[in-house]
Order: sequence, then structure tokens, then C-alpha cells
Amino acid sequence: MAWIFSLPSLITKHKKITPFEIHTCLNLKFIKHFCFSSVQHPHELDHCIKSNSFYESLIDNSTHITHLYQIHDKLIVSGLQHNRFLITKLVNGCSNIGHIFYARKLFDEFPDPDLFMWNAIIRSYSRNNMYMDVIEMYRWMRLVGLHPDKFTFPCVLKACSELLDFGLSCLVHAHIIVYGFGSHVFVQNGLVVLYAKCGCIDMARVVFDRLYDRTIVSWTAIISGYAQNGEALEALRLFNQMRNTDVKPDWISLVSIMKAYTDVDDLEQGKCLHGCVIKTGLEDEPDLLISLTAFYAKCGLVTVARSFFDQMKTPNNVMMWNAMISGYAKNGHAEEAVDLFRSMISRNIQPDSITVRSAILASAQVGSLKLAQWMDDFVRKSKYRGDIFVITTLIDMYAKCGSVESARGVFDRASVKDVVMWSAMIMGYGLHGQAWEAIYLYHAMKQEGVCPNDVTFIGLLTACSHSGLVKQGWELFHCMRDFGIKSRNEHYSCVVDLLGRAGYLDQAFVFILKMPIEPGVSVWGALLSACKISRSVTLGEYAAQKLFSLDPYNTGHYVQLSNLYASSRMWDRVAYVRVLMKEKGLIKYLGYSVIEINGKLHTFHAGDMSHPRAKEIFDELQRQERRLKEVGFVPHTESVLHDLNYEEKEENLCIHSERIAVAYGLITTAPGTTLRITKNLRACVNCHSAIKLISKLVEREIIVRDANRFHHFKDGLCSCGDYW
DNA sequence: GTAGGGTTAG
Repeated sequence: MAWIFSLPSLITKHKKITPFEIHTCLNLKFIKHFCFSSVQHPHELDHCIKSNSFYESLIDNSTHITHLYQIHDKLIVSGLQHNRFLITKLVNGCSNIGHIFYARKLFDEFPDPDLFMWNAIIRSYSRNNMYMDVIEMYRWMRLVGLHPDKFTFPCVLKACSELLDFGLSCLVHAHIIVYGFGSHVFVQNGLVVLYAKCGCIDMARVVFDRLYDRTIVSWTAIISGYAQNGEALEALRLFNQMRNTDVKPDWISLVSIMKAYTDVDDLEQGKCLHGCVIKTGLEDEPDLLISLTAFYAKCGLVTVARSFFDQMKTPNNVMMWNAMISGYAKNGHAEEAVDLFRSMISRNIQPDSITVRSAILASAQVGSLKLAQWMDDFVRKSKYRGDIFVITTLIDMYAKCGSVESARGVFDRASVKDVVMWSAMIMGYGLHGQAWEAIYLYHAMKQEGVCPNDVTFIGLLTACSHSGLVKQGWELFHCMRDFGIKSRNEHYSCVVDLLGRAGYLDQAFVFILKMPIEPGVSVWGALLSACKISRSVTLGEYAAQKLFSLDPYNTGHYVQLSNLYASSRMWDRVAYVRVLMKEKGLIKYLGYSVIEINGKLHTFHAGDMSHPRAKEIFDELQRQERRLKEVGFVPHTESVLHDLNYEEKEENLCIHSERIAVAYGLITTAPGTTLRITKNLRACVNCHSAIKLISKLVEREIIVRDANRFHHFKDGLCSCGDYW
């Protein structure tokens, strides 16, 4: 009977078994053909086709559901339809190729399924991401009196962690203890993952600490758990602890630790881990290459990331494309991200929903309305036109590209709206200083029965502070409690901004002192910029000191303090801040503005003469200066002179990058065309006043996106109401 | 004879 065991290898010689071949096989011709010499007597042949291992190898080698249908038919004909082992095998086979409904049919038709079969159907649902069904089957199984075992619990725990049902999770944990799996390593690993996913990382840690025999899976579960809960440093500490044990990292553990380094942007540690990857000889592992690409891209070494990307052996790996595209987008290389997305499309590689979202995110950063429309068009023609995540990203993109109307169009077309989509639209209005629209939408959302969340309120509060609606903002802030939403630093900083801008500086300060959580960078930052508006040097200096201790290497805080001194004409202190920055080795950002003309982006720096039409641009600038003077415009010379936020002072104030972009827009577009400009820094006082007047003089709408928000200049006024 | 950990992301 030795030849029976060679059957699997005979079958696998056929790289892809066709239904016809399976059929042939089941008709014995196959066996006769291949094994004729081995079969001495007909009864041996008969024995062979009734043996489990014969069918087992057939099932294992089936790649199509029709194979399994035929095998099942043959089992029935051979009277083997009640063979537990083979039917369980078939259930597994069906679920492996995604035919969960046939697996369920086999299960339902089996008279008295045993624990093995129950585990098989539960695992089938788990593999096919049908977690509600996992729980349903688990309940049913207990109802019929079967005790779950060490194979049942990992699947059930996975389902709990995907469903994020904390109550259910606790119940299952209780079952685990009752049935005696309180120290089984596979089951406990599942608990670690479950608690980490539910945000109870401390509970996960308790389970992990009590684990007697920690495997690489246990370590990976706790390390990635910390990483997912935003505690990357603890994740890394545990990784180092693991390296002092006998447990050797494998590629999955390295992927999750790489993710932790990516989250904290720790280039040096990440490079060390890369070394570790090479030492373990796992550097060709495709998914590890994706993680390395994502890591280097996020940390700014896009060229290194790109070299990994270019080495990719399977060009159709969407995750690799996603890692590179999102890496470019996150790191200020938005145009490269869009280019890569386009090249992916042109190569006929199917993007998934994440690719599309990353590309839209990149388009939002580029700020070009033409590109935004192209992306919108792409989505409408694709299978993602109904994807709630993609639509939300589109709304955000249009708002960031200056067209809150188009954002609203996308929003109105969406058939299903969840809280994130409503919040994105509210945020969009906030960005454009249309606070009343934001508030109106908030009420409409509640009317639709959608409950606001913390993000909704960030949008609302931002909108109120951008428009100076102090009373409304204050009321909304207090509404949060009614929805059981805890205020975060972002909410507090909006309120500080709201009070501070409107001149209630003392109230803002008292508000900070009363905060139940430690005030963060954003809160003190809001106070400092409010101090600049009302020229409150003492309080501003206090805020700045807090900022310097919390976030010492952020150029922005020094710039803000310097602006505060400049607004109070304290030039010696302005100079002092400059020295302070030099000592810390901080350099100020180079300002630039981008304008889109006929779908092409033109970038200008301060005093930029490099454009082919520089001569015409400067003629236009001079013409504007003359007209501004004629209507009595007085440049804010002194403050600009010392304002570190803006481009190096040139002889003429009008050559800040946004003014050059406006001039270029005016000479290249038809009268009445709206100009759309994006600036990387905040708008300067002088340019802001000048552009307001220019919008009136040339009868144009000029929309400027600065680092914080949008300014819609029209008829001599700005939508920001001069608060920014 | 069955199983557990990970990556891209509104």
C-alpha cells in the first residue's frame, strides 16, 4: 500500500488541477494510469479510494470550488458523507478559497458536528472577516453543550477584537478562565491583542506580564499593542527587553516594531532595526520591504524609500505603492505622490481604497483645484464612488483646495453620511471662516440622528474662533459634556484662541489655569498668538517660556515671540530672539507661494526673478504699488522689517511671494477670474492689507490658503475679518 | 488533524 502515500506528490505534479482532472482522478482512470504498476490487486485499488488520505490530498490540492463540489459528490456516492474528518477537511477547504456559504452548508447538513467541526466553521468565519458570525456560532456551540477549547478561543478573541465589543470581550475572558485556559499561551496572546485593540493597554500588559512562556507572538502582540495605542516609546523599550531573551524576532515582529519607529519618526533607531533585519536575513521578505519603505519615506529619506520601492520584485503589490505614495504625501512630497499615483494608473495596476485616499490626501496638499477636480472625476468613474472613506477625503481635499462649494457638492451627493463625513464638512466651513454654515450643519446633523464626536467639536470651535463667534463657541464647548465627549488639548486651545483673539486675554489665561488636563503646546501657542494681537508682552513671554520648555526646537514659537515684540516695537528683544534662535541652530522657513494657471503650478519665492516673465510681473507689481499709494495705502513697514516669519526683507515690501503670485495671476488670466494662491507660511500683515485693497481695485476675488486657514479677499475685505 | 502576532489609512 506504499504507493498511496505517493499520491499527493503525483497530484501536485499537476501545477493547477482542473475540474476535469479531478473528475478523471475520481473516476479511477487517473489512479490506474499513474499507479498501475504499484497496484497488485483490484481490492487494493478499492481500498485506496476509500481511504482518508486519498481524499485529503485531493481536498488539499483543490484550488477551485468546483473541485470541492465534485469531491463532495464523490464522498456521497462512496457513502463517506458522514466521515467527520473528511467533511471537516472540506469545510476548511471551502473557507480557504473564500466559499464560506458552502462551508456552512456542509456544516449544517452534518448530523452531529463534533468540536473539530465547530472549530472549523468558526475559523472559516474568522478567516473571511465575518466576525458577527464567529460570535453567533460560538454562542450556538455552547448552547448545544460543547466546551470550547484552545482552538476555539483564538478565533473568538480575534472576533471580539475586530468587533471592539468590550462587554463581550470580558464575557469571553470569563469563559476562558472557567474552561481552564487561563494560562494557555495561544489563548493569552489573543487576550493581549484584544485588550490592546480595545484601548485597554494596561489590561493587555497585565495578561502579558502573567504569561509564563512568552513566544515571539506574545512579544509582538504587546509591542504592537503599545504602538497602536500611541505609546511607541514603551513599545520600543519592550522590544529591547525582548532582545535580551532567547526569543528571536521574525519578519512579522520586525514589521510591527518598524511601525512603532515610523510613528515616532525615530530615524536612528529605525536604521538600527534595518541593520537587525539584514542580520536576521529577512531583508527580502516582501512585507518587511514595505515597512522599510514606509519608514524611510515617513522619516524624510524619500530617496532611500524609493530605492526599496524600485527594487520591488512584484510590481503589482498595491501595499508597496500605498507605502510609497502615502510616504511622499506625509512628507511634503505631494506632487511626487500624485505622479506616482498617475503612473500606477497608466500601468493598469488596480489601486485600492487606501491608494485612492492617499492620492486625494496628496492632492489636498498640492492645493490645485484642477488636480482636485481630476481626482474627483477619477473617483466618480471608479468603484470607490460610494466609498464613505474616499468621499470624506474628497470633501477634505476640496475644502483644502479652496472650494468649499465643491466640497459641499460632494457632501450633498453622498447617500450615506457618518459622523466623520459631517465633521469633515464642518471642518471645511471652519477653514474658510464660514462659522454660521458650520453651526447650521451641526444642527442638521443632529436632526439626522448622527451624534457628534470630538472631531466635530474641533471643527465647530475652529470655525467659531476663525470668525470671532465667541458666545457661540463658548456655548458649543460646554455642549460637549452633554454628548459625553472629553475635551482634549485641541478643544482647549480653540477656546483659548476664541477668547484671546476677541480680547478676553485674562479670561483665556484663567481658563488655562483651570484646565483639568496638563495644557499642551497648542494651548500655549494659542495664548501666545492672542498676546501678539493685543500686544500683551508679559503674558506672551510667559506662554513662550512654557512653549520653549515643552517644544524647544520648534522655530514657530520663536517667530511668534519675535512677532509679539515687533508688534510692541521692542526691537532689542526682537534681536534677542534672533540670537536665541541662532544659538539653538534654528533656521527660519523659507516662504513661498504657489499659483495655478491653466492647470500648471507656478512657485515664487520672495523677490523671485527666476520666472521667464519676471519683467512683466515686476512691471505689474510697480503698477499696483502706485495704485495702492493713490488710494492712501500705508505700508506696515516697521513690523514687517523685523518680522521673522516672512521672507528676508527686501528693499521693496511688495515683493513678498504672495504679492508676486497675485501679480502673475493678474497678468495671465482674464479680467474677473478668481485667483487661487497657496502660501506655506502664515499671511503677513502688510500683504494681507495690500491684497484686500487690490481685490477691490482690480475687481477680483483672491483666495489665499496660508499655513492655518483660507483668506477670501473680495471688495476690499477678507473673510477672516482680519483675525488670523 | 485544526490556531495566535504585522504593514498602507477618513
